[in-house]
Amino acid sequence: MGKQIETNIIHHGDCRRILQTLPDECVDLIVTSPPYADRRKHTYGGVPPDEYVGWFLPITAELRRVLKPEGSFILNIKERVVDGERGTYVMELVLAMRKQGWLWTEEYCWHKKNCYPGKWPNRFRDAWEHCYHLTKQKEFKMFQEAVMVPMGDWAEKRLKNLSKTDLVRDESRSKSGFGKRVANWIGRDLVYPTNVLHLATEVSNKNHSAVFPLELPMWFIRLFTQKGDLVLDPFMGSGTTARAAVKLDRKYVGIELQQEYIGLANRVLQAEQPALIAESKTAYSVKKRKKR
Amino acid sequence: MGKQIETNIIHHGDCRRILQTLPDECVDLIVTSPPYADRRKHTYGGVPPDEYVGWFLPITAELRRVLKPEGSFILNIKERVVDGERGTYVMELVLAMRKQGWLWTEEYCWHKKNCYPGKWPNRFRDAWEHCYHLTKQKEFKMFQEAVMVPMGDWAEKRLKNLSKTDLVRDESRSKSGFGKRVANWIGRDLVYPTNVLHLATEVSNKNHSAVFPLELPMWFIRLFTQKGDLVLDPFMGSGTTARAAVKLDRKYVGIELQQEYIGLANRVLQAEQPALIAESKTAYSVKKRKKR
DNA sequence: GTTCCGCATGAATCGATAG
DNA sequence: ACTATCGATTCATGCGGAA
Repeated sequence: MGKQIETNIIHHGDCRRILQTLPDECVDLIVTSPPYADRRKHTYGGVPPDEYVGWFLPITAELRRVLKPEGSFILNIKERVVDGERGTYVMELVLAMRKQGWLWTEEYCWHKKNCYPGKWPNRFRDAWEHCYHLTKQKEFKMFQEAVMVPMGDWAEKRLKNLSKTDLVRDESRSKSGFGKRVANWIGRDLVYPTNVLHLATEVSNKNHSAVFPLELPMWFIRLFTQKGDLVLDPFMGSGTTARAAVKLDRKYVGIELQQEYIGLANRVLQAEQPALIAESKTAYSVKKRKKR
Repeated sequence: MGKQIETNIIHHGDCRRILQTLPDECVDLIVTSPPYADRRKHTYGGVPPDEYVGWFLPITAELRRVLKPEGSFILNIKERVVDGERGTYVMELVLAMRKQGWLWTEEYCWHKKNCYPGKWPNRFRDAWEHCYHLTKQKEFKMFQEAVMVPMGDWAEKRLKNLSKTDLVRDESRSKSGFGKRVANWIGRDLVYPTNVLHLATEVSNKNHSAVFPLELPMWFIRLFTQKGDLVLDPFMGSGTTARAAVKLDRKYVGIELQQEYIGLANRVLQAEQPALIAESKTAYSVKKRKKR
C-alpha cells in the first residue's frame, strides 16, 4: 500500500511545495479553510480575487493526487465583498475544480451563529459559509450514523413554536447536537442531520484565533473517516483540524507557513494529549517542544 | 414616469412573452423561485441542466429592463443533484447574469427548518437554498429597520422578569398569526438580522405545494419596498408572492403559465382580502372570479 | 458551589481621509 | 483617478470576577 508516511506532524512551509513530498492516495480526508482572497497578506501575500483561482488550482491538483479514491475533501470558504459585490472567485474555483476531475458531491452550509458585528447600508452581517464536499469518485466512505443527533428537544419544539420562530432569529439555546457524543444520547431517538451546520465560532481563546470551531472538522471527520484514518489540512493555522483528529483517534498531517502557528498548535495539542503528541515530530520546530 | 401599468393582476402565459409587454423600469422588487432544472416537466418542458442558463438568460434580461434602477431582484434557487453531483447551472447562471449587467450584491441563505424527508447513502437532507440578491446599481432601496428582530438572549432575560414576561406573552398571542410586526418588539432589544433566514416550509397545501413559505417574500418585500410599491413574480405559481404583497399593502404583478394555478391563487387572494381583490382583474380567467 | 454581570474578541464592511 | 489605511459600526459568545 504505497510507501510509509510520517503522521501526526505539522510540516513547516508552503503547501504548494510540501504537498509534492507526499505519496499518492495516502489521505482519507482533507479538511481545510484556505486564506480567502485578499486575506492573510502577511503570509500568503494577500492573493487578489482575480488571481485566486489561478493560485489555488495547483494546490487542489496536488490534493487530488494525495487523496485516496474513496476519500473526501471538505473546502470551507466564503466570498468576500469586492467593490460592493460578492466576489465570484469561489464559483469560478468550484467550476475549475470540476474540470480538474473533482466531483462536486454536496455543499454543506455552516451557519455561524455568532457572526462578526457591524452595520452597512446595503447588507446585513454575514452569518454563513460554504463547506464544499468534493470527491474523486461517486462512491466514497461515509458513516452517517456517526453524526446522528437526538430528535425532539430541538427539532420538534421548533416546529411547534411557529408563532415565535417564524422570523425570529435562531434559538440561541438550540445546540443542534453538533459535537455531542452519540453515546451521550443512548436511549433517545436519533435522527440524521441535514446539510446545515449550526456552529458558533470560538472567540475567546486569547492564545490563538481559529478560523473554524473545533466542532466543524470533528463533524466531518466523524462523517467521512474511521479510527486510525489520516486527515490532512494544508492550511493548518492554529491546528484546529489536528486537534479534532487527535480527539477522535485519527491521525493527521498538517502544513503551515507560519512558524509561530506551528509552535502554538503543538503546545495546544500536547496540552490536550500529552502522551500521543510526545511521540509526534514537528518539522523545523523541534525546539518549540522543549517548552513543555 | 412611463406609461400606466395594470397592477394586482396575474397574467396567464409564458413570462418570456408577457414580460415584453411591461414598460421599462416599472417594478420595485422582483421575487421569484423559477422552476429548477428538470422540474415542472409538464409546464416548462423540464429544461435540462445544461440548457438551463440559456433558457433563463433572456428572462433575466427582461427582468432587468422592467426593474427600476434602485430596485432589487431576489432569486430563490437551488442546485439539483445531477448524476450524483450538484449541478453547476446556478453558478453559471449567476456568472452569466453579471455579464448581463446585474450586480451580485449579496447571497442570503434560506435555512429550511423542516426540510424534505428522505435518506441517501451519499448525502443528507437538503435544508437550505440560495436567495441571490441582484441589483442594477450599487445604490438601491433598503429598509433595514423593517425586519429587525429581538436580540439573541432576549428571551432569557425576559423570562427572569415576570412582569415583562407577561407583557411579552400577551403581545405574541395577539399577533399570533402572520409576520412579526416590528411594532410588537418596539421598546428595546431589537437588532438587525443576518443574511441567514430561518423559515419553515409550509406543509401540505392540498392543492399545491408552495415553492417557498409566505414569510420568505414578506421578509424581502419589507426589506426592499415601501407601501404602494410594485412587486413582480414572473413564476407566480400558487400566488405566494402576491399574497405577501397584498398583506403588506404593496401591489403585485404575477405571471403564470398554468391556468389552474391562477385560479387557485386568485381564490386564495380573494379569501384573504376580498375587498381588494374584487377590484383586481385576472387576464384570461374572468370566469373564475364568478365563483365567489 | 451557583448565578450574574462586565468585558474582550472576532475570515467584516463601508466611507472618509491620506498619499 | 486610484490605492492604502483607519475609524465607526455592531452583537453572540465565553471567560473571569463579584455577589
